[in-house]
Amino acid sequence: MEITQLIKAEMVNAVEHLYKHSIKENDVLLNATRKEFEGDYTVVVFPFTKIARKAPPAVAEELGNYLVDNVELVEGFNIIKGFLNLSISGAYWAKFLLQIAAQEDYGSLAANGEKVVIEYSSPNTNKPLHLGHIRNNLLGWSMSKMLEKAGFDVKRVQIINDRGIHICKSMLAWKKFGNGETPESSGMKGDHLVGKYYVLYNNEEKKQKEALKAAGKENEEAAILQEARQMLLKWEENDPEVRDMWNMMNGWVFSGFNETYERLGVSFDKLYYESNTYLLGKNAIEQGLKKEIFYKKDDGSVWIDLEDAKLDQKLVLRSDGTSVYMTQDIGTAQERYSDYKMDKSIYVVGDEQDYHFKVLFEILKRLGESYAEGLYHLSYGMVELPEGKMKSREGTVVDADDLMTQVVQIAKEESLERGDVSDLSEEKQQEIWRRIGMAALKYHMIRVSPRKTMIFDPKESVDIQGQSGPFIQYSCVRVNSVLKKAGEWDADMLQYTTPEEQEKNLLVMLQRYSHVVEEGVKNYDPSLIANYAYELSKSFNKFYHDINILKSPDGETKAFRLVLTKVVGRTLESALDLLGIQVPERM
RNA sequence: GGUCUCGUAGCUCAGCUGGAUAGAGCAGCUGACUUCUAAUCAGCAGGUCACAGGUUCGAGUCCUGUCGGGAUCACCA
Repeated sequence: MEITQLIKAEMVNAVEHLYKHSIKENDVLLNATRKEFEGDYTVVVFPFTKIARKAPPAVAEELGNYLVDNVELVEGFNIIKGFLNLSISGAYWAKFLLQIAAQEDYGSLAANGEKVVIEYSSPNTNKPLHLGHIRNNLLGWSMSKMLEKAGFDVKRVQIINDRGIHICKSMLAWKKFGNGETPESSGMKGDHLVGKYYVLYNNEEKKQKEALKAAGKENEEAAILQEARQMLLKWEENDPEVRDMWNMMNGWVFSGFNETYERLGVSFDKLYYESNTYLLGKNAIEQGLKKEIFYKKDDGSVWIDLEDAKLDQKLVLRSDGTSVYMTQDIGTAQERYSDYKMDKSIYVVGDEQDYHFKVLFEILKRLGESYAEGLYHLSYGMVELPEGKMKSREGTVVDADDLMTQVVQIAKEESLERGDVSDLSEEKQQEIWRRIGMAALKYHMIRVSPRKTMIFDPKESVDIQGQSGPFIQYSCVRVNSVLKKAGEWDADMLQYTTPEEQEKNLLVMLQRYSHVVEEGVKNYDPSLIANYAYELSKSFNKFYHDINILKSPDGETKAFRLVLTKVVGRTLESALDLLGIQVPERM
């Protein structure tokens, strides 16, 4: 049993024995003891003073005595006000370390038989991925890795918004101004090329609007916008010419996206295309009408009244019988369930759609969908720049590809300055720089709680000092370096029963790992892993600095420290893997 | 206007179901490389946890209100 669980269970016994009162394990608040006090774990005794009807120090004294007398691993205690600080025996720590060292996959939970589908990224096909998508992708990826670690069967999907007026705008501009330009002829990545025409379109529309305004016709629609609408109609009518162009340009975009995803290190099990799913959902509306969950207005439009759930009246089908966004999402949810029969379904989507998902989930619940209870919107805040919001009109949108190139470039420059890896082949160096740069970027983004709007300062994102991805990578590299130098050892680490503060700190931290994974999953929050990894890394760096592992006084001590080092390294790598970060060979 | 959400050090962020003197990093200042990699470590300085009430033995954390930022409330997606 784990140490914290064990102490909690014994606390239940202690309270039962001393005060004839039954409590639950969860009533026991157990923390790691703060640095400035002696001890390893601290029990907060205030909650038991009422039961015992005694002052806090007296209760702590009685509980402390009971634990020392009855629990082998509790070696001693001290009391400060209402806090009972317990000291754990050195022999137990050694046993604990040996035990987790034997678990290659320490922190993983057994398969729980539950299936979860996680949707993330979900881009439009009219422009390349930007900073906001990076946050989305990293959160989605990390969440999916955490779920796997926690024993879920995970399927990663994205829905690609490949149809609609925005695509037609890019297509139209390309047709008008492109002169047959292709990714090959221009040397541009496909998504960027299509994005270029989206910008051209917008410029043209703006120009036409201004001309109309100057002519006193500001209420008139720009001619190019009318053309785009016509193109959408043709698309819907399966016009061969429009469809061919659409297929071709989408193909460019997809291959561009794939390249970006690969660099980011994310992948998907299945892609849904809006062009296939946009007509879904109408059956559900029929069903809902029959069940009187929806109602029809005189003009033929269909609505749902959600006012009793503190939401509004929402349209689910237009008066002309066509779908709206909500209709589609109802349909895709059903399709997804028929594809996967999942227990949980997570949508990683920005917080501007909070309301939409509340409504969607409420509707699915009312439709009586069996999976409705397992739906979750992993909502995250917008990414802003130090100067404020990104605005495509002002050209301040940070492009995903550019950003990745930039962080790797900076990692390279820093590395060259240090010269630590200059003896390696060019190829190996490139890989090291890539890992370091990407670690800086990823860590910088994931460390912030998803819900919060975050300020992204490009200068800080390539920071490799202090709380950063490279900081943690560096610890791992040190671990590997020490282990390599140590070679084989056969001394009995269990003989080492007088761990130093720095060592106990690490053991307490290691003990927490599986709980952190659980909490991360429960709260849908990868930032918990990021912060944990940093703390563990920091504790290790201090240990490494203060204690020379290879020059330990005797074989047993050295064995203990090497095992500790190994387990810390393994745990750090595991945590980094949950964040999508790889450890470089050297740095 | 209704609803949701955020407000913690100069800046960027932590703070687990309420628990000890609110913590990190960056920026600033000061020390530590002949040592298992200094992309590191140690120290100094930096706070009315937006504000006001309330619940509690105890509130940054829970409740109410106020102020400030953001989002959203389309027969757009």
